[in-house]
Amino acid sequence: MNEIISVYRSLFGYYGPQGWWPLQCNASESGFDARGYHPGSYEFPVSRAEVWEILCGTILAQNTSWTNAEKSLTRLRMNGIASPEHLLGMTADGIASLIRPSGYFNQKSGRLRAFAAYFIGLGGVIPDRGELLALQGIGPETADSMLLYAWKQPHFVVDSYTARIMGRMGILDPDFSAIRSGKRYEHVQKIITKGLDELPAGKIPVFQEFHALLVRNATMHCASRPVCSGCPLEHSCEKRV
DNA sequence: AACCAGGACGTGA
DNA sequence: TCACGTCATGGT
Repeated sequence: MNEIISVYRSLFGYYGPQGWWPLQCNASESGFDARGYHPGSYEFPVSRAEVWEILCGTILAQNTSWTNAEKSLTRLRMNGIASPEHLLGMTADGIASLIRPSGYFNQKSGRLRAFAAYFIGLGGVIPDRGELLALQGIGPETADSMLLYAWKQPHFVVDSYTARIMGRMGILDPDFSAIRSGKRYEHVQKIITKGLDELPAGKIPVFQEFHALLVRNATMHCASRPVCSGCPLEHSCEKRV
């Protein structure tokens, strides 16, 4: 058992399944968490609306707390313009006024509207990574989030939390400020993907859970100011801070 | 009152 | 390639 898998097992054993990506359009149905999580269920998204909600969420959540991204999603839904077709019918300014809570609303509104047109044009076909990266406002993390959680493709999502946790543990280069620059993102992604490859289970659920678990642990313990006491990774961590 | 949050992009060196 | 500034709201 390699180090990557060891981290995964520790986190999963401690926190359990996270139920990503949360879908608020299902939040009120039985069997779902009040905020749209569905721990232990990996069949989602099923409908086109669910796929679109995730895609929308990945853009809105960029460098923003999920609670703020959720507020924008709710406002879009409550105003009946959550679908890509409805968004296309709006002006960028009209969209911007509704997605204010998730920040960068002037950037995100235009990019979201353009992405709605792109999504409609796809006609249900799953795009490849390079195609997504060519779009305005979609970088490596957002592209991989879309592919992994909306389209169930085996792309591991690397984020600043991943780099922070692995960096402090001594598994990765602790320089996590430049994870997205150059080829470092793909480098880290490759290391983790290769590590998880030894697992017997299917890739998709593991990729989905691992990223969600890293976010969870970064929130509860491995924050910018770490709270190492009680951290499920405490015993195997070098605690480089 | 700074600091951080489920980033991406443009710019100058 | 890189380091840095910009975009912006909301919670602690």
